[in-house]
Amino acid sequence: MDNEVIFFGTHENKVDRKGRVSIPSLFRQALAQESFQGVVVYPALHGLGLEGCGLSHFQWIGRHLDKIAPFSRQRERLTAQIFPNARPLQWDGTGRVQLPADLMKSAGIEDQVYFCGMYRVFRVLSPAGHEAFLSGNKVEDSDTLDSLFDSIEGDGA
Amino acid sequence: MDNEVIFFGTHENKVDRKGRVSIPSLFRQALAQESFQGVVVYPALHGLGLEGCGLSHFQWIGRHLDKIAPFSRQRERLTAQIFPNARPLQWDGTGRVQLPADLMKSAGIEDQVYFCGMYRVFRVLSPAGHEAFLSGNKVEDSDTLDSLFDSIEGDGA
DNA sequence: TAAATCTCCATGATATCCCATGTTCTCCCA
DNA sequence: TGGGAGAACATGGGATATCATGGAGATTTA
Repeated sequence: MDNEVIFFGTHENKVDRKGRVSIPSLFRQALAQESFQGVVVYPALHGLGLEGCGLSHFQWIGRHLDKIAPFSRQRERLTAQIFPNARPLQWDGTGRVQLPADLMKSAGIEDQVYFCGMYRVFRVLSPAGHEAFLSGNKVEDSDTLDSLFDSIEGDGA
Repeated sequence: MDNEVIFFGTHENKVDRKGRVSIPSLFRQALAQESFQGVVVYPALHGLGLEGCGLSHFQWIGRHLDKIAPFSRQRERLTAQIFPNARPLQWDGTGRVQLPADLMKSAGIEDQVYFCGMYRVFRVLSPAGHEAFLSGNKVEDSDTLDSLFDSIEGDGA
């Protein structure tokens, strides 16, 4: 699979007074072969800023929900966590999207954002959120780091 | 499947004195390729406001009922919960539907509604209902959130 | 005939498109 | 290796289209 979507790097961009932001060119390239030329953005579940991904990855999340009984309370709660605050944002000819005001507010974003590539998704953070994100995920001692990496299974083959 | 119907976001709209509401443009776009240009609306099963979806998803709900024995009490009760109060509402040239008075009354809707995208369906709520919806689905600690997600099976691949 | 419904048009707010600019990066050739 | 031309990118602003909403008039229903 060589056309797999992966987000790399950290990119600092400006939000103009209309609420527009350029999606980093690298991210757009990663999403080039998606049918929907844009990103899906939603408040990050672990509480810092926004998270974004391509539509197909978002649909993959949805297919997990499809495994839950249609009218169950559990399904409703999970769905309510994500969808009412998620928005598909199509970029324009210059690669910009319009950030919805409510999402900007919930993430404390004003005129500057950091895009952090996070494999299949990316974070959209205010400068303060970016700081907190970095320190919150910092691993102090190398033993903890080792145990984190040990939790990943090998290929087995 | 890239043209799958998914409802995103929360949209606040007004109900005019004739009982007309604009279906949010995003929702209409999601339903663009459906043969019936409108929505099916019925009282939400978990008791808050109304729920709506495209006709094809409503038919999919019906197919779930088909799995239940034809003359069973269970089938009758479930069917009675949904169909007698469900209405297909076709939108007009400006994207508005007429909300039936009885449905409005049952949901406590007067002159303002919130449309909450909920993946394959959406909620239609009064301001008070929206508040209750938010607090009722709020997940306080991230451990609970994790356990909700953990209950979904992974891909296995 | 009265009430309800539908169709059509007008309007303000908002989002989208389009073009212009400066900066950075890349590439090519001396 | 260095420098210059050209492309790609992020960004700004004005023009244009879209959307939600209100109301008038026509059509239907009871």
